[in-house]
Order: sequence, then C-alpha cells, then structure tokens
Amino acid sequence: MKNLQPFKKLPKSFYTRDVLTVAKELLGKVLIKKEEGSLLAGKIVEVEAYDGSIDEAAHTFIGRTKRNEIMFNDGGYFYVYFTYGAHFCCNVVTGKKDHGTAVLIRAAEPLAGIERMSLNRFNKILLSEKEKLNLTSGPGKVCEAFDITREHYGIDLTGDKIFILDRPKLKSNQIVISKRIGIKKSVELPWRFYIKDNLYISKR
DNA sequence: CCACGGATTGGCT
DNA sequence: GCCAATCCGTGGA
Repeated sequence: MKNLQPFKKLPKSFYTRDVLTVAKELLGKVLIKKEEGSLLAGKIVEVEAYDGSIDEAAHTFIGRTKRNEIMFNDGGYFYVYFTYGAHFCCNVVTGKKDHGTAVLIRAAEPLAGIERMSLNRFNKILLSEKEKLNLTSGPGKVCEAFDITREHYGIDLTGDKIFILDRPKLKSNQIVISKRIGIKKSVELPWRFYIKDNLYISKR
C-alpha cells in the first residue's frame, strides 16, 4: 500500500468552484472510504461533469426533486443515485448553492483495501489479471467495490467517512477530453475527462 | 395508478 | 456488437 499520509483532505473551497474546473482537477486525486478497521482508497482516473443549468443530461435539468436536491447544495457533498435497477453511481457536488452541478466518478485505480474491493465485486480475493482491471473501471463498478449505496447519499466530503485526498495537479497533456458516455441528451458536450493511457478507464 | 426509460453491466452471438 | 436484467424516479391520467 502506498503511503497516503503526506496528502491532505481536499477542503470545502476545492469543491465550491466551477464544475468543469473541479472535474479536471479531480483526476489523480484519491477517493477514500473509511470503515471500522478498513480503509478503501482509489485514484480517480475518469470523471464527467453535469450542469443542470445548460445540460439536458444532468439530473438537475428538470429542477429540484427529492432525488437530486443534494446537487443544489454548495460543493462538497456526495450525490449517490441508483440506476438501471442494479447499479449505484457516485458524484461530487460542486459550485455554489443552487447551481445544480456535480462530477460523476466514472473510474478509479485501486490503491488500498484491494482485498475488500475484490470481495465486494467478485465475492473472492484471488483475481485473474482481467478481473483486477475490472474492479473499478466504471461508475457502477466503483460503487460496488467501495460498497457505496443510497445510505451514503448526501455525505459531507469534508467529514471523516468518505473524502478525497489531495495530489499534485496533472499536466494538461496527461488529460484526455471527450464526449460523455451512455447519455442520450446533450451528447455533444466535451465534458468527460480521463487520465491518458490509464488502465482503469471505462472502455467504449 | 400506470407507463416509460435510464450518467450500467455482463453475458451471449 | 447486441440486449436483458431489474428498480425506481418521474410525469401524465
């Protein structure tokens, strides 16, 4: 396990900025989930931005509902939703209060708690090389590996249960920009960002 | 109340 | 590459 001690938790002020800025800067940062006796950690390698003010694919485009209300808070909260009758996806709320913006965490690279993640995903510890790369290479997979569910909806990311550690900002030539995946509206927006050549990005 | 479809995944052709 | 699984948020009657 890599030494995560030198890195500090991202502060509130990181999250309350513009959603596209936060999305790009989240690449390379480390998602942490702490439980009793265990710590799960994964480097964020792929994200997508959603902005309900101009983006028809955002859950907040239709206005405030019970499901999306956390996205209208100021930045620094966790938005978890359930989809396709099977999967959870997790987002980082960004911007100022009432903006309705968030960043979807689409893929991560496991750093710590890999046995726990393996059990959560495949109910076993010994994995083939293919299974290792399949641990967290998609938004539903990240949530399954980290055991992130509806109970984590609305968590404050400046708290001690789920948070993100700072890491040096990536050079722009390490970041690939593309259209978002799996949506039917506002498909042309180039709001997907991922780390060039990383093995854990969701292929497609 | 009912119908529709989704910010996905994994299995099969 | 295609498609079923499977729940629930959302909107219309």
